[in-house]
Amino acid sequence: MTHQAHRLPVPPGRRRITSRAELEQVAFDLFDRNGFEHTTVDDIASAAGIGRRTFFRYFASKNEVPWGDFDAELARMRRQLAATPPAAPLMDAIRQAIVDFNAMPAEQWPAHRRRMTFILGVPALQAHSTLRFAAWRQVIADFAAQRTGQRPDALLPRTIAHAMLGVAVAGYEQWLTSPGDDLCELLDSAIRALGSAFTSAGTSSGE
Amino acid sequence: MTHQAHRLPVPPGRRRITSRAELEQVAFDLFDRNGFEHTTVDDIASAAGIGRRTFFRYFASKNEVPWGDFDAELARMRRQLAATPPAAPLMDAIRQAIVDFNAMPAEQWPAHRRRMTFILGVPALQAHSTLRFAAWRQVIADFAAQRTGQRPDALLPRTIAHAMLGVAVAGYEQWLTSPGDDLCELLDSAIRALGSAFTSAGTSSGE
DNA sequence: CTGGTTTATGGCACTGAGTGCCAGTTGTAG
DNA sequence: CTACAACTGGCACTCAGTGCCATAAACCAG
Repeated sequence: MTHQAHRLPVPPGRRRITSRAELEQVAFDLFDRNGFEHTTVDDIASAAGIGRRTFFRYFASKNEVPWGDFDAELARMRRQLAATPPAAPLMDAIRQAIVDFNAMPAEQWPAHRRRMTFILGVPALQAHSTLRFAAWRQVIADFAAQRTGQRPDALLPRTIAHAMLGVAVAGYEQWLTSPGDDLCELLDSAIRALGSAFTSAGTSSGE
Repeated sequence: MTHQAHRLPVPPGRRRITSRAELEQVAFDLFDRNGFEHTTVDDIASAAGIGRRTFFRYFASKNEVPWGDFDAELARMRRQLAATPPAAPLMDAIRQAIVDFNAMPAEQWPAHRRRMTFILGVPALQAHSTLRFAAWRQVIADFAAQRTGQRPDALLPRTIAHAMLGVAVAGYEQWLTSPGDDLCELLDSAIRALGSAFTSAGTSSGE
């Protein structure tokens, strides 16, 4: 008669022994200490007290570790774009969504910085990021397609998505090397600067 | 008395048994037949009649095979940018350089298309391309830096480089899926369309 | 021709990521 | 207790990439 708290189906089968977040913590500690490349999956599994084989049931690859729940983040960005007033100019809407998407409480900055330092700094992860960023681009492309009445795989939506990803990465790279700067301001000014570069004459500064 | 043709230093030591270009041919045939991922380095080495170990003296990794002499190509793009009249607006100069850089005789199109289909289509190569494209971006960033009087790692040059790479890749993706289109026209209109997207109002088409 | 030097070759053994298979474990429901 | 479902992790395997090193093929000087 334990009155089974409603909305807790309690699935059958053995419980998971750990979580992605927990493994990420263990792994990040090792990455910080020994570097990403000199940390083997065996090291992570041992430190977490699980089998090597089990690690690959939590992460499809070692490269996936720093990505957290990226899919959920993308869903958030998609919602932000969907909530954009239809009257706003396309690029303004995208810029605002990107800036909002990367806003977060100040106490999360160090952890986020560490995560992105790995993703954009370690060559193996930098390479792998391309595959993850494809989903990011798809979010932008879908929005641009809907706004321009084209298919998401048409040239314009695809181009805007690729370009905006590039600008965002540029902003992040700048953020990672300048501890004082605000990420959102960097992203905002990077996008605006690109727009200015297209209209301003030759040697003018974009800032 | 063979009159040793001048300008042929004749280096000492054993001659190379093959060349990158020759290995590339052998490898591409296997890739076409079995797919990139199902072709092992052993397969390539055997087909080329060399040892597996020797393969890695010609290519640092299997992922490098489709890239040909990319460094030489980049040097060419750098020269094209350097030869740009200083009066030309920055983005016009970059656009023109990118278009010129990707121009080639029609008989080279099929081979180039095949090469790029691998690089941008196979996930492992797509990921690896990020590392190669960093050098491409550096060429653009250096030019943008010189034109705007900023350092190459400043926000604006970096942003322009990242964005232009994105646009170029978008143009290539479009080209690979539409056999009839002209690559240079796609690249040109992609860059122009991005510029228009920044200035035109909301839902306007960029075409 | 011979020995010394230089460079390329490729075999061997090793690390490390990722995978298929499968027996064993831990939970549920009846 | 039985049936079932899901997670665990060991074992063996493939494949990319690397260090080491003996050998082969070129050159040059004597």
